[in-house]
Amino acid sequence: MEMSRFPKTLLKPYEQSLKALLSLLNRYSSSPRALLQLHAMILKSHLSHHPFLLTRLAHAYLSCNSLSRPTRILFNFPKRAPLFLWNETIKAHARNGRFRDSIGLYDAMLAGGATPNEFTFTFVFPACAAARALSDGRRIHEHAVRFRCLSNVFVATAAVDMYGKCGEVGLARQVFDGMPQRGIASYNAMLAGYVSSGKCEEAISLFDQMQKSGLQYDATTMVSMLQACASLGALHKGRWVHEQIVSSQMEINVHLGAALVNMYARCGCIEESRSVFNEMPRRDLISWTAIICGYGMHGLPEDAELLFNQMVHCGVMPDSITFVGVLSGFSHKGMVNKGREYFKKMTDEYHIKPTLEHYSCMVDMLGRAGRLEEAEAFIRTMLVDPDAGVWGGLLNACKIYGNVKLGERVVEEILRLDPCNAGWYVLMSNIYATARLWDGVAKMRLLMKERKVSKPPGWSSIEINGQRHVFLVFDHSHPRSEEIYRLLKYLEERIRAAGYVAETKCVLVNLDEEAKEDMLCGHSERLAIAFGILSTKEGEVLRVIKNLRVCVDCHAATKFISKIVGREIIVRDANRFHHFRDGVCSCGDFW
DNA sequence: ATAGGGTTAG
Repeated sequence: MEMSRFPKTLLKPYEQSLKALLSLLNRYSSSPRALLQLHAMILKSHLSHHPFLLTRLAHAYLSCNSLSRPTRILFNFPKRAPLFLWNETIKAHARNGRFRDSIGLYDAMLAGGATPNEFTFTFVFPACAAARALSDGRRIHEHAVRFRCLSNVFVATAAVDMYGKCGEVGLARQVFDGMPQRGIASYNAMLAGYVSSGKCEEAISLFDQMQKSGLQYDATTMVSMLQACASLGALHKGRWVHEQIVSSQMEINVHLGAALVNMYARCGCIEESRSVFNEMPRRDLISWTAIICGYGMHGLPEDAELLFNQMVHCGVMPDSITFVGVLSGFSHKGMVNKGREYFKKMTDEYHIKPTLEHYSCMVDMLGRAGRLEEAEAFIRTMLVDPDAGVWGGLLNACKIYGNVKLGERVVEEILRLDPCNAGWYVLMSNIYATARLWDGVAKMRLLMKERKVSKPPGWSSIEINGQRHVFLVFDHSHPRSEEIYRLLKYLEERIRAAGYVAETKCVLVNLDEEAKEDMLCGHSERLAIAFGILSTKEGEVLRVIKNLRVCVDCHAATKFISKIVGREIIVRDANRFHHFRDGVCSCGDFW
């Protein structure tokens, strides 16, 4: 190799001219070993303080992701180091995951009296974004304004991205709106920000604006759009996005493929999700994980397991998230032995350290199978401290099996860890209410009042002709509200005649039975289902999205409704999918 | 003589 002859060449004195050293730097800039030798050579030569040569040397180190030597060169620079070198050092630290150091270098640069330029900000903002360093980001944003750099598209886009990643979509939007011009990347940064903070409707309307502005979209844009549709359960829009991707002849890369698989699965169409997966030109870990999680969500763990084995057979190694998909699938169907088998496989065979999510799945699985002591024992074996989510699985099991005593012990644990989440208070209330312990219900309600936590409003949505309709509990705001309640009343009579009995223990307050039954009828998913029946043709599938878990009574009622009206009703709740058809649910009443 | 934003997916 040429590399081995390198030291000899260097030793020749005539090579030590600036021109020769520069050309050597050029030639060996990607070989860290050669750089070290060149570095030693330069230090011994009469050019040891030559600014340009030092800059090139440091830059060569940086492009090999070597950080400490160039940083030393930077700090020991004869007189003031060039802005270029500061910028490149800031960039290299950010690229190598040293975000705090990157920000520190920026500050050191300012402290040394240098003036940052547009390049500086395009390197330091991503560091703030990755470190989720909002206060640094805000401070540096002010600098960008002061140094008149924010009018630059690159700088402003990086600032939008930074605010978006820090969860400050409002600030991101302010920067976005103040931009003199925007590129595709500017829109993409803003869209990703909206999607990651759950503001998916804003993302969709921004996309419409992007279309109007005449700007083309790219694959990144479409991935964000698909995520937005997945999260909203907006199947119609998701299909439209898919069509745009196809008709614009965009290549379905692994990112788009996984996003499509996920969108169809999360919109209730597991078969379409599967056909996208089957037709993908290339599959990676994330594509496999997407479809495995899809089957898990839909309560089809056997298919998930089959795919898991196919994936391994194809030489793709599963990761932590793949196992979350598999385990949650088993948990949804109460397949305790399989769950245990895969938990063991994960740790022993794949050496993946279980995370809180895996523990939650296992506790949930054991708990819902009625093995409450085992679930608690399992929590005690955990290598990490359980969080509220893990204990929550056990609390939920206490609700299902009416175990007030254990519930009280567990909720104490939970509220110590997560006192602001109203869900736990409600769940414990539910346990008390089921046992008709109204004092307990009152106690939980008082606690909530004292701590000023409020229950997140339950909502359900349904898409009709591409339009999303959202219903809250006892919602009367819909223009067809009257018809909806009339239909519900009618359905109520019909399902009663078919054998439905209201599960009034779902109602958390102490009322007489009739009042409780009325309360159940106003649950948001019933309103959405009724509206769906009113607004679609006979035989059409209804797809409902809910933010909370479906309650026992609505679950029972929906089974009857599916039979009476001859409709397939697919409900996505906070946890999983329920497919109601001809009086039965795919979950087999186990959820 | 040197340098740039959005990597988005499970």
